[in-house]
Amino acid sequence: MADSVDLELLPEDERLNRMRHSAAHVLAEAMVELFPDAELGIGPPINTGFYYDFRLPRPLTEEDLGWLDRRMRKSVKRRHRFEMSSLTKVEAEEAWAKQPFKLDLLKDLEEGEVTQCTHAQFTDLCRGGHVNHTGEVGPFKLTSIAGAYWRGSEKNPMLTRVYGALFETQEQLEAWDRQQEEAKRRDHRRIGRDLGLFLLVDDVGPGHVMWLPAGATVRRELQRWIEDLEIENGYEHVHTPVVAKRKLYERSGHWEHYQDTMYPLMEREGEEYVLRPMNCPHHILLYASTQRSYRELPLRIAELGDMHRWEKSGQVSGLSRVRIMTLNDAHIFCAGEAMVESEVEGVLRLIEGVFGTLGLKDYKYRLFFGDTGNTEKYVDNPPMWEMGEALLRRVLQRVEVEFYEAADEAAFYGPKIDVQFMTAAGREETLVTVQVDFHLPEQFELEYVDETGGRSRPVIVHRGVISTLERMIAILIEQYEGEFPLWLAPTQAVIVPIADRHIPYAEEVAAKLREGRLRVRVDSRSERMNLKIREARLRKVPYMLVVGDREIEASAAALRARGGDNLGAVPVDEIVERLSSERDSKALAPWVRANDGTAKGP
RNA sequence: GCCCGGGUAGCGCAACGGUAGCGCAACCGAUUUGUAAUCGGUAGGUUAGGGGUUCGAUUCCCCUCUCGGGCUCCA
Repeated sequence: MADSVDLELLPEDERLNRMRHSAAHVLAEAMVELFPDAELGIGPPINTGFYYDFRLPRPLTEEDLGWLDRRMRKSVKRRHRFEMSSLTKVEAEEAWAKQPFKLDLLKDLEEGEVTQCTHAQFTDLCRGGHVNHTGEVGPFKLTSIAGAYWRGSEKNPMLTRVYGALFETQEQLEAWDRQQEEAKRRDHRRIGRDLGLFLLVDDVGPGHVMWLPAGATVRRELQRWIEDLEIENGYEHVHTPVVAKRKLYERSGHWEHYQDTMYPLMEREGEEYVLRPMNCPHHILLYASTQRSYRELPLRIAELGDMHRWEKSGQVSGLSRVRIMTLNDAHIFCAGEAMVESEVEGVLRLIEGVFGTLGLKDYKYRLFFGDTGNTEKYVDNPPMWEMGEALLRRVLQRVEVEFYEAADEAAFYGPKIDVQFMTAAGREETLVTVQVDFHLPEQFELEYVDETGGRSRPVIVHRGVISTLERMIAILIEQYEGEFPLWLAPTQAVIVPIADRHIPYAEEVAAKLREGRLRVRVDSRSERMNLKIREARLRKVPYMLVVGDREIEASAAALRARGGDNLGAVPVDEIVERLSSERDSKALAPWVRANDGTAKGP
């Protein structure tokens, strides 16, 4: 008998991990009963439960999942003890001779002893971390079947992964279930269709977004706002073509590292052109078009530039992963390390301000550096990497944002800071990146005349603030659940005449609101007021203005806010004033929790 | 790109070897209404596309496209 562990005495995450990992063992036990020849991968705990990877003789079906679930519950009832045992590596290799993935794992283990765990009739190679017996695994639910590469590499075979959710209590499991449903309701693809924001049409192609008037309005408002902010922050806007010759990207190095992600070449009159996958080379050519002095630096060149990336078919999705996108891009040409540092700091502060205004909260910073040994993936220039990395870390600390670090994830030309965002579906997405680039200035032999009259090489800071309009809008839709703050709302007010005879007055009111640059619509259909209000609510229109005899009498409109508050009759002039000021303040709807106060809107 | 599962009217769904229905939306008509659904009528489909099996395919098989969940990758 193994020693018993008092689960109650363990820290919560340790206890949960043991429960989840143990459940994975129980799943494997069931699977081996269903498929005696199943080859076992690994079965770790994850933050909502567990999974186990198998190679199976046939695809798994939903019915199999039901069977596995029942079989697991049977095992749970029997309260089989988890017993650890150890054996030498040589013995293990013999024992697991028919399990290629386990052998693969063994290969990486130290010589000497390895451990395995047995419960019921099932034994798994395992380093441990279980509950005492199968009765303690906790409330779980098998959730999905997926494919996953062995050890996460697409060079390896693909295994069948079974996911399960597992929490300490049944209530937590149910709460998680409800959360999943909630996430589906918030999904930007669903809301985008319901609100008529954008369209993805087969004949236009996957990842090619068609913006309907409502969505185009959100885009335009974001665009105007960010461009104004950039002007305030000393950026200059340019506009460059979406096409360049192949040789431009050969020179930049993108061709070598990036060509699989580009749209195919276009050939005309003996020249090869491509749709640009990024804007940097264009901006660099603008920099290089004239002799630059240190007095001009930092030179901040910005453009909401359209880019084209042939994302692999399986990863195109809604607005969050598209093939043609508009990036809020800028390149800051800097003289010397100190300037790079202060510019990066300025960018981070701009990002914090913008995210604060938008009410974004589920994000964190991540510092990525390269692997200087991997010259295939990264530019070979160790001192550059070290300097950039240290610099970015200093800035993150100075701006006092939380961040974590990850190796081997940088851009090929330099280290970067990413802002990672959690989507409604619980997936992590990169929203923004800030990159320090010593490489492209070399490739393009960029120069400026320094204080001494000599020639120096600038450093480029690549940065985004609101990401691509596509991805940002996907996140905003989910964040607001389609209830955009007034300044972004496609239709800001609907005017509801009670009867047909009130339509002319409704039009007058609409005209006054439009004079105040408000986006309004008169619902002049021959329908009941109740229906019109219902539909305006479903379209998430922030304000409804009901007009009838009484309002005409008072030169007013009965104001109703999206939240449901009936604000009574308000003079039309006052309505214009009220809505305009709400719009100009970019106030968040009260139900969108603001950032924790550290990030004030710019 | 890879694994699995889908694709039936604008949306949500049904039928499953005998050439398709329902609800909502749309359109038309009546109604003129005081804060979340007025009533009636009409129209709408090469069942994603192509091929095969069959007397007959939306249904079974194959290919392509496409969507979803994952994996990998990324803004």
